[in-house]
Amino acid sequence: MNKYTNKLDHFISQLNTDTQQDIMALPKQMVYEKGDFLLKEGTICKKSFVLESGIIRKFYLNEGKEITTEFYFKDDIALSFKSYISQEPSNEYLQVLEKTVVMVTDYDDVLKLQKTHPELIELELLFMQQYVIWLDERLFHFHTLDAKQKYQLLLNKTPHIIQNIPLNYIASYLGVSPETISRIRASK
Amino acid sequence: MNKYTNKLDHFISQLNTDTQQDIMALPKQMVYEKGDFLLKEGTICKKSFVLESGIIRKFYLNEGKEITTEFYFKDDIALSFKSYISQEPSNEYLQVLEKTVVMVTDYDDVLKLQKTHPELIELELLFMQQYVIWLDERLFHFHTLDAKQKYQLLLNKTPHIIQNIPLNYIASYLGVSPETISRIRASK
DNA sequence: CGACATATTGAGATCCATCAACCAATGTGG
DNA sequence: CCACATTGGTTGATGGATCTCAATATGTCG
Repeated sequence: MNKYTNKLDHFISQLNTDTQQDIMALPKQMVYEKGDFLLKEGTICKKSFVLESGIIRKFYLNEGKEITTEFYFKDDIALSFKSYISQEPSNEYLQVLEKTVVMVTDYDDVLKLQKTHPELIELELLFMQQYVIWLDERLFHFHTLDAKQKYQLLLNKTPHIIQNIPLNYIASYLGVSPETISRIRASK
Repeated sequence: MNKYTNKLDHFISQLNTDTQQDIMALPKQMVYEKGDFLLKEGTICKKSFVLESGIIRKFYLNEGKEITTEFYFKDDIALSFKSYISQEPSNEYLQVLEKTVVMVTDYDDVLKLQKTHPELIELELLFMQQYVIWLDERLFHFHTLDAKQKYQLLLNKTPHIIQNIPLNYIASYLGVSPETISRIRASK
C-alpha cells in the first residue's frame, strides 16, 4: 500500500494550515460497488480517487482482450495518467473489484487551487516523480524477469495483490497467461 | 527526435524574457567522443544533457549484461531520472555512441533558479509528464507486442534509431536477442 | 441445486533464446 | 601495405519457456 503517498503527505504537512485546509476541503467521499466503473475508454479522466478502502483495477483493451496495468488499494491514488494530464479521452478503464470507498477530487478544482497556491504545483511534481520511478521499475521487470521471477517478486513485494485479486487479473498484470501462473503456483 | 521538448519550448517561450535569459545562461557546451561516459553506475546524476548533435545511449547492467533503456538524439534531454530526482547513486550508465555535442546544466543550478523563479517548477512538471507518457507507452508495447511488432514499430516511429544504432543495442532496447532482430530483417 | 466465475491440469504448437559457425567491413600495428 | 584483430551482422540447429486449446475441478451465490 501507500505506493505513492508517503512523500506527498510529508510535503502537505509542511504547508501552512490554511493551505492544508483548502486541500482537504476539495475531496468528496463516494462509495462504489463491485463491477462499477470510475472511468471508461473514450471518457476524459476529470477526477482523481484516493482509496479509503477496497480495490480498484486499471486496464485497457487490446484486440478485445483486457490488459490490466495497475491495482489500487487503501491510500493509493487512482487515475488514468495520460488522460488526466492531457485532459483528452482515455484509453483506459478504472473498475472497482470490491466495495470501495474513495475520496474524489475534481481536476478543475485542483487547477483552481494551483492558481491561488502555486506551491501545489510542486505537490503534483512529487506525485509524478513517484509514478515515474514506479513505471521505470515495472519496465525493468518486464525487461529482465521471466514469468516465475515476476510472480515471485509480486509475492514478496506486494503480497496483498496476490491475496486479494483473481489470478486472471494478476496474470494479465504480469503479461503472462493464467495457466502459466497456475503452474508456477503448483511447482512448490 | 524532439521526444520531449516541444511542450517545453512552448512553455519557455511564454516566460518573460528576463527569466528566459536566466535559463539560457545556465548550460555550458561540452563535446564528448565515442565511448565516453556521461554517467556511470554508483554516481549521482547531477547534470542534464541537451543534445546539440550526436547520440547517447542509456543502459544498466543486469547479471553482467547491458540492458539498453533509451537513446538520445538532437534536442533530447539525457539524464538518469531516478538518480536525478532523488540525488542518489544511479544504477544506470550514459554513454556516447558517436562524437556528441551537449549543453550541460547542473542540477543545483536548476534548483537555485527554481527558488527565485518558482514558475520553473511547472517546467519540470511538464518534462516529467512527457516522460511518464513515454514510459507508459513503452510499457504498453512490452505488454502487447512480440519481437516483430516491436521492431516494426521502431522502424515506423523512430527510423533514426534503426538507421544509426548497432543492431546489438537495438535488440537489447527491445528486449529481444540480436539474432531474432536479424531474422526479422531477413524475412522481407 | 444449477449457473457462472475461477482455477487446475494436460498436450501440442510456437516463439524466441542460446550456442556456434561464419562473413563482411573496418581499423591497426608492424 | 599487408596480416590480423575487432566489430557488427547473418545463418543454422536445438531446446526451453510459455501460449493456446480443451477438459476437468472447485467454489460461490442466487
